[in-house]
Amino acid sequence: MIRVVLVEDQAMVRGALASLLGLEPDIEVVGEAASGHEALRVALETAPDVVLLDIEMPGGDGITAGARIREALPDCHIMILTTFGRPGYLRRAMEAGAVAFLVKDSPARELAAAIRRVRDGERVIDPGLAAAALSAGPNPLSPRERDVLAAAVDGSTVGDIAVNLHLSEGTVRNYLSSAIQKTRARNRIEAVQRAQAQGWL
Amino acid sequence: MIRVVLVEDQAMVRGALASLLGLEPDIEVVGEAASGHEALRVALETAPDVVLLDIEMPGGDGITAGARIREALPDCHIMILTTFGRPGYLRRAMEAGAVAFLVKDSPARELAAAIRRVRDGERVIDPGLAAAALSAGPNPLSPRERDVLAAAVDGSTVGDIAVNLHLSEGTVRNYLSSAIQKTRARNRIEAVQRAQAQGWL
DNA sequence: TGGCCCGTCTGACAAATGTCACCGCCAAGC
DNA sequence: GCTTGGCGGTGACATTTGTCAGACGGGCCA
Repeated sequence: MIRVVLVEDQAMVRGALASLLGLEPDIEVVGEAASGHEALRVALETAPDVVLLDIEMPGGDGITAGARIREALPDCHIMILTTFGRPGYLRRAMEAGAVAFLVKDSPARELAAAIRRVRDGERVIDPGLAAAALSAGPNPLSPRERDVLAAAVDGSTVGDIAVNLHLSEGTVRNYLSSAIQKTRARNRIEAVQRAQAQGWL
Repeated sequence: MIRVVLVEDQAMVRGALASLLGLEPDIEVVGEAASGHEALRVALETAPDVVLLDIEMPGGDGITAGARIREALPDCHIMILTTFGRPGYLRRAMEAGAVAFLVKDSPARELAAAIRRVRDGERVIDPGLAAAALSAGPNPLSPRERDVLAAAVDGSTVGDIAVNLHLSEGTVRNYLSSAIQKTRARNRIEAVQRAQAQGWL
């Protein structure tokens, strides 16, 4: 039996995935969690073979949760199952020690197959996504540019961002300007969207 | 047997929901679709008792698809199952003739229960969401304001929007300004976010 | 019929944003 | 040692964005 912990914030999707895996004779869902923090606790309690993690979740994202779990349980395999196949997500997931990266667009039967391949020591990554991640290159934003751009996602003005980050307004404008150029955007809105699409924030 | 058609763009979620409903002895999934257009075709082919529709999908959103299905098959019950419980979505879904509105945050076992209640002629709506939809009031944006704001979501400049909608730049700015005020936002970015959160676009 | 509200549309003006050139500081790398 | 690059900052400038006052027309209703 492959013992699996399921981490996904949407309860109905989590339950549905559990029933999907319940159909497999050699797979057993031994725990469920709805956030990154909860995931670590449940993983420590159950010591599963595999943890299947969503990325976007309130209360700790799946990638950092995966890294923590791997630290505590080195034999546990980390798999990512996410809506968005963003190159930056894939890169960060790999750096965090994940061995599989699946998107929810793929057919349902691939989930069990991927779990078995991971159990056998293989890595499972969508080839097209891997190519995109490699061709896109690493995150070109400097840490500070990333901070400023991340502070701009909710529509804050330059003044707000300057106060929050303890910077001068001119500096904020400079960082935004260079972030706009690095993302090849026309303005900060497009810059935010492109950076998010690449998984750079 | 309650005959159900499942409409959801993410194949893995769709398959998982199918297996979840497959556990129920009195429910049968007789068709699946990945887009609004496909949904209509499958519904006409199978003439189900219930169609379960996601909203955000590439290729025709679930609400308008639901309206079309209801036109063609008046006895078919339209249920909405969506990630985002946005007041505007609920309102539009009700106007389109839906009899249930579920969010994916709710527990998995509620899905089958809701389907049975719909079969029995009941309506199923999250009480908190219904209150939010009523208290939020109707969409305050005029059709043209909505158009312009929708054209601004991708970071287009005023000039681009003006060309696309055959307006003068001043007019576009004016619509954006009034949309900003109606959404109580500080700038167009916030206006877009608030309008989306309310389901006004 | 006249007045009134609402939505649509426009140009003018002020404020915010984006760009550029440039300064000093510090840490890492050759 | 020197260079390079990220970081924080300044000031000036052009462009874009947001606001305002106002024009026009269609319903609505007294």
